Amino acid sequence: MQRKSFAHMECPTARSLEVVGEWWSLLILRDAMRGRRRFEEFQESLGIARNILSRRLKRLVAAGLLEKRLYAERPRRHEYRLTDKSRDLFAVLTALAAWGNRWAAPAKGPAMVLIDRETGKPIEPVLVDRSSGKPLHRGNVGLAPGPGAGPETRALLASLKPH
Amino acid sequence: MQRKSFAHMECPTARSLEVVGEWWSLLILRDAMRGRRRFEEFQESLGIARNILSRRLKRLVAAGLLEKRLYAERPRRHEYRLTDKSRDLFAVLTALAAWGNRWAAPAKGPAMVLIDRETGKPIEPVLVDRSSGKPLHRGNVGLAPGPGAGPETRALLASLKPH
DNA sequence: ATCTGTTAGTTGCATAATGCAACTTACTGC
DNA sequence: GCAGTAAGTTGCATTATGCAACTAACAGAT
Repeated sequence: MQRKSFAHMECPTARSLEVVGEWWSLLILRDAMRGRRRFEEFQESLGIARNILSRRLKRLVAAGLLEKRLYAERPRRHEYRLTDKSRDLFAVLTALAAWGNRWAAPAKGPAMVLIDRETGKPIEPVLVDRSSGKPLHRGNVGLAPGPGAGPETRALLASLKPH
Repeated sequence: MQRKSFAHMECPTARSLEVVGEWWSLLILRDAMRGRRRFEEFQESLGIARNILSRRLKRLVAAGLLEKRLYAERPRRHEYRLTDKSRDLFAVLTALAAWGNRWAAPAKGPAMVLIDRETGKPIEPVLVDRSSGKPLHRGNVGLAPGPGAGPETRALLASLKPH
């Protein structure tokens, strides 16, 4: 049987994971964020099997997360570049890295730390609301039905009790 | 062959994905964030196969992301609760949901929108540095070797040119 | 005491998904 | 003509995932 798809779900988290939730996909995008572009670069850097890399790149291109472009005519050479859509995943990847450093670092401590490029000082990413600047946490963020909410989603959201 | 593990990698993103990057894992945690606790609740809500749910819950418990506890002696009933470690994934899940609404929403628009619980108004999550409040983006965030950096990581970080 | 229902799984079997290594194609440079 | 590089593809083996049916342990009704 095929792996179950999340595409039909209305939840935005599920819909995101449908595209970037496969094994390797986010790591490929992380590599792309670090400036990697070519097939062989990704392959060496990740140690991913070539056929899987090939498949993932195709999916990511199809999903609009990478753009495949020819950068040399003879010999034909391709590269994969970030799009606005994938660049916008920066917050997700950074939050994930920060979490990893807090909770999944090796015994000796984190191998890489996030720093401010200008000051060189370590940074601590926090999620806030853009307009109010309020830090977001489980207690103050809620979910409401949006324009595309079906009856099922409405029922779900209505049933969610505050924790 | 076994699926390749990310556990030996030093990159914090890879180490995070090792724990939460499997198919379904983040959705289970999202459900837990919404207050779900019991096996049957997760199963119904997600439509996940029961054997897979069983395996995922075990892994998440082993990784310290869920705590299994007995909440009724006769009949014996268990529940799975968030831990500090998994509660701290809130920023990741919220950033992912926000991204999904921006880039992967259904044609009619997002089915669920994030709101401020107190004001009821929609929120727009942004990642900032805690102390400076500066918004973080690809241009101003860098990586530096941390205390646990091996020679390979040092070499990698040294080779990263600014984009 | 038996029947029905609930909760939390486990087991068996079929079909994807992943990994590895070797092969291919299209070039360049020596 | 031969080695080398970039970007894949193919074949085959092993996992992972999905589905449905089954189990265990109990509760409440008949």
